[in-house]
Formats: sequence, C-alpha cells, structure tokens
Amino acid sequence: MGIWIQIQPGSDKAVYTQIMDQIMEAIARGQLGIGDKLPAVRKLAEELVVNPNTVARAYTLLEQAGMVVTKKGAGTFVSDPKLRQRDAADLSLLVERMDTIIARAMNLGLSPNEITSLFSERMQQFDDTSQEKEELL
Amino acid sequence: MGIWIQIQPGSDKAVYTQIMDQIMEAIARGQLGIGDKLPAVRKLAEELVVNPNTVARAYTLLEQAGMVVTKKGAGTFVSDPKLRQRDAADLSLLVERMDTIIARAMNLGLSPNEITSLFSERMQQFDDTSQEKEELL
Amino acid sequence: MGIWIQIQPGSDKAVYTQIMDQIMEAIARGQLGIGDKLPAVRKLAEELVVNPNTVARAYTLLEQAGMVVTKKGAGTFVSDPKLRQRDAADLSLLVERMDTIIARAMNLGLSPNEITSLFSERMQQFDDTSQEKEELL
Amino acid sequence: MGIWIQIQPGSDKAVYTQIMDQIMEAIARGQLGIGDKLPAVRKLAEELVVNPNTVARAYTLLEQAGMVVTKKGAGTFVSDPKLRQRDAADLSLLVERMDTIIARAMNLGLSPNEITSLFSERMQQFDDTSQEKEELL
DNA sequence: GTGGTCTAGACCACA
DNA sequence: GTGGTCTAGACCACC
Repeated sequence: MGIWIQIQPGSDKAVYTQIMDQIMEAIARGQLGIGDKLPAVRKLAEELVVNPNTVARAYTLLEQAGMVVTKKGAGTFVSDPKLRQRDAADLSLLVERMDTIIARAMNLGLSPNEITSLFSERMQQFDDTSQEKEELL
Repeated sequence: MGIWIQIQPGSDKAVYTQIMDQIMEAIARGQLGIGDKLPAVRKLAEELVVNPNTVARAYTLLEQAGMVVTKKGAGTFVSDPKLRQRDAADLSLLVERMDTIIARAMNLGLSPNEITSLFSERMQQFDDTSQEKEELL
Repeated sequence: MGIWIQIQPGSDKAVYTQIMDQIMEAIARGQLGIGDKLPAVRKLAEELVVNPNTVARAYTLLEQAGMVVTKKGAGTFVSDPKLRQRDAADLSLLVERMDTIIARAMNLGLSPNEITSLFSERMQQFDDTSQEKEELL
Repeated sequence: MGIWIQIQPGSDKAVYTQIMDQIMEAIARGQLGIGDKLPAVRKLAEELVVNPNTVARAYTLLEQAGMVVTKKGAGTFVSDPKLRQRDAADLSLLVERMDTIIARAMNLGLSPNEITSLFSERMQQFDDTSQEKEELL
C-alpha cells in the first residue's frame, strides 16, 4: 500500500494535525488494522515532503491519544482498541465539536434534515459492515 | 439578556474563535434572532476579561462570514439568513470536519449507532430551542 | 525570584525531562503557586543555555499533564489543582515507580527501616505545613 | 519457576530496562535468592519474544551493578549481597528519584498522608515476601 | 533501521 | 512579547 496521506500546504490546519487526522480516519475506516505498522518517520516525511520532526510529532500525539504504540527501534504500530480507554474529557470535547459543527451547518443555511442526511452519508464511509455487505453480494 | 459566552482559558481554541463559535451557536439555536444587537465590543471585552481587539476580531470575522452586519455608530446586528450565501468551499470544509469528528468518535470506541444517536441528540438541542422561538411568534 | 532550575548536561535524564521534573517539584513544594506565571520559553531557554524548543517541549508536556495552562499570547501559568483530574493510569504508574525504587533501594543494601526513614525525610521537604510551622515560631 | 517477567511494548521504559527492573524486584522480594540461576539469555529472549542482545544487555548491566555474577559456561547467578557495594552516587540518585516521585504524587492530588500510606503499602509487599522466604528456612 | 533528543533559526498567530 | 509551527540537520539509544 502506498501513501494515502495528502498534505494541503495552504490549509489552516497544521501539517502535523493533517497527518494525525488522516491516520485516525484510516484507522477508523479499517484501512489500517490492529498491529499494522505505520510508515517510518523519515520515509513518510520524505514522501510528504515535510520535515521528519513534523511527522514524528504527529506520531507522538497519536501515541498519547492511545491510537498507536511505539516500539523503540522497531517502529510505530496501530494499537488494540481494547487497550484504549475512553476518557470523559474526550467525550465532552467530542460533543462540543459536534455542537460547533452543527451550528456552522445551520448558519450555512442547511436545514436540520439536510444536516442529518449529510452526516449519515459521511457515517457510511466508516461503517465496518460495508465491507461485510460486499462479501455477501 | 446578559452575556452567555464562556471563555475557557486552557482550551486549544483561540479566544476569538471561542467567541465566534458561541455566537454562531446562539444564532443557530435561535437565542439570537435576526436583527438582534450583539453586545458592544468594549462591554463584552470587559465582561469576558479579554482584550477588546480580540472581541473585535471575532465580530469582524463573523461579518465576513455574513453572520452579522455592522452599522457604524449603531452596533453589530445579526443578519438576515437570506443574505448569507452558501459557498461550495464552506460545504466541503463542513464535510471534512464531519469526517474528522466521526473518525475521532469511532477511535474513541463508540459504535456507529452510538455516534449516530449522539449526533441526533445534539441536533435536537438546536431544533428544540428554535421551535420554542417559533412558537412564541 | 530568579531561576531555580539546574540542568545537568551529563545526566541520563533528557533535558526537557529535567525541566519538567524540577517545575513539578517547585509546584509540589509551593514555590510556584496557583496562577503563577512560568518564565517565558525564550527567556528560560536563554538562562539555561538550551534551545527554546526544548523548553517549549517541557511546557507542552506539563500542559498535557494538566499542571499548567497556556494562554496564547500571554504565557504559561500554574493551573488550579482542583481542575486536575486524577487518572487511574497515573496512579498505577506511580505505584510501579515506587516498586522499582524500593527494589533498587533494597538491592543497594538498605534495610526496610532505612528506606522508610529516608522516604519520610524526603517527604518533609514537600510538607505544606512546614511553612505554617515557621510562621508559628 | 517459570518466567515471571512481563514486557509492556507500549511502555516508555526500554525493554532491557524492564527486564532489569523486574529482576531487581524479584531479588528484593526474595523470589530470587542468593545463588539462584537466572534463565539462559537465549531461552528468556525466546519466551519474551525479544532480541537476545536485549536480554544480554540487561544481564550485563545487572552484573555491572553487582546484582548477579556470570560464570562462563554455567550461566548467570544472583550474587551475595555482601559483595555488593553501596555507592554514594547510587544513594544520591535514589534520593533524586524519591523527590521526583513524591512531587508527581502530590501533583496528582494525593495528600502527604495518602502518599506515605501508599508507600508503606508498597514496602510491605517486599517485607512480606522476604519474610515468607525466611520462614521457610 | 527505528524513533528520541537537541540545536539553530525562521515565520506566524495571538493578545 | 507570547507561544505555536516548521525546517534543516545532527547525534544518540534501542533493537
């Protein structure tokens, strides 16, 4: 598998945040499974044309978030979700972000129905069972 | 109505962003209606104990987003939604944020059903309050 | 108050860890009180003759640990202990470190009594009431 | 006795340090007595699924610390405590670690009493197991 | 070969 | 003036 990460240099998101978010999405979508090895820091940095420190920072933050584990001298690997602990602070932050996003959507002129269906549409991308369904066809 | 805005000093959000987001939420919930006057910059700055420039920045960005209009010498007022224009860039940004939030939620260990119901729950808070306002008319 | 932090270049502890630990000790001893401002990153870096990034790293980790809060554009301040949340993982890590230290002490040939009295001796340094006692004299 | 050592891949401790610390704890608790033979390097490495060099490194450092002696062709054995020499540097390092741990405990919100009782509790685990061993003699 | 640490120095966002 | 981000490049610890 090549590199799926795309950096948008002009984005308001910090580069290390873009890397973090895209890896988190890949994990959520199952594109990266438990125990899978992330690209080496230097290698990914070279491919994204960013500084190795920037990639390392993303990896460090992902580790602090419990998403990956780093084995010294070996590399960085996707962690077991069972070992991740759900924090109350994380949940409240999530709710806060949902509220912010909903408010922006409504102020953009979207109706509640439009927002809900848009959200459902995006959810389906992450639906684990979507793969299973395909197998059943 | 007094000041409902709460600044969290330790947040990763910039202060001016916190102000913007909370005003947008208030508008989305109908707590601030069309034509309602926002607090004066200096007064709000004083109550929030922040620099007036910070409040002014939030107001300026809200105006650029079409959420409010500033009438010189009179103050800042919530604009008519009909005048706000939905931008394609805004929509793609919205989708991007939804994806990010969904990924984080799933990585937090929430099931798709839990995420969907959590989102619906947050949506209703916006529905409920706006309905109350409509009922009063 | 000047700078109380001392960096030992030849230590096996990383420089940023030395900074973190000494600030934590200063807070625990009450030398740094709630709301007190830490030295500016660049200023402290200059005094310790280390790179600003190294100091910034220490500050960032202290913030993640909930010890300090950073207000953008203003500085870094000692947080309110009431807002710090005690994590189960933190406690188990603490116990693990205690076990390690006790084992090393015993293997150094210290008797249980000697270890206990040594620990009590070090505890007194942190005793909040030591200041009060002085006032009573 | 089988292998009691547990490697935590995600720990911030290096693997060889984890091995060292756990062997030191076993000796301090009396689970490993004077003259007892440590597992062979290769066998332990196989069971822990780590590189034999890593285990060898731990053994070498333990020998340098005077905890074990290696007899060529025979294996590695727990040394006689009388032969271990208490170094002034070791003691000051111990004190430093105690201070660090106490500071972290207090910053975690534990009261001095709680810290002292927690420490006593951990101390007893070492007392208890060593007593049991003595009783068996 | 892997990640961790540190330096030197630049530019930006924020208040 | 404050911290945040990023780059370029070096050295080290670990496996």
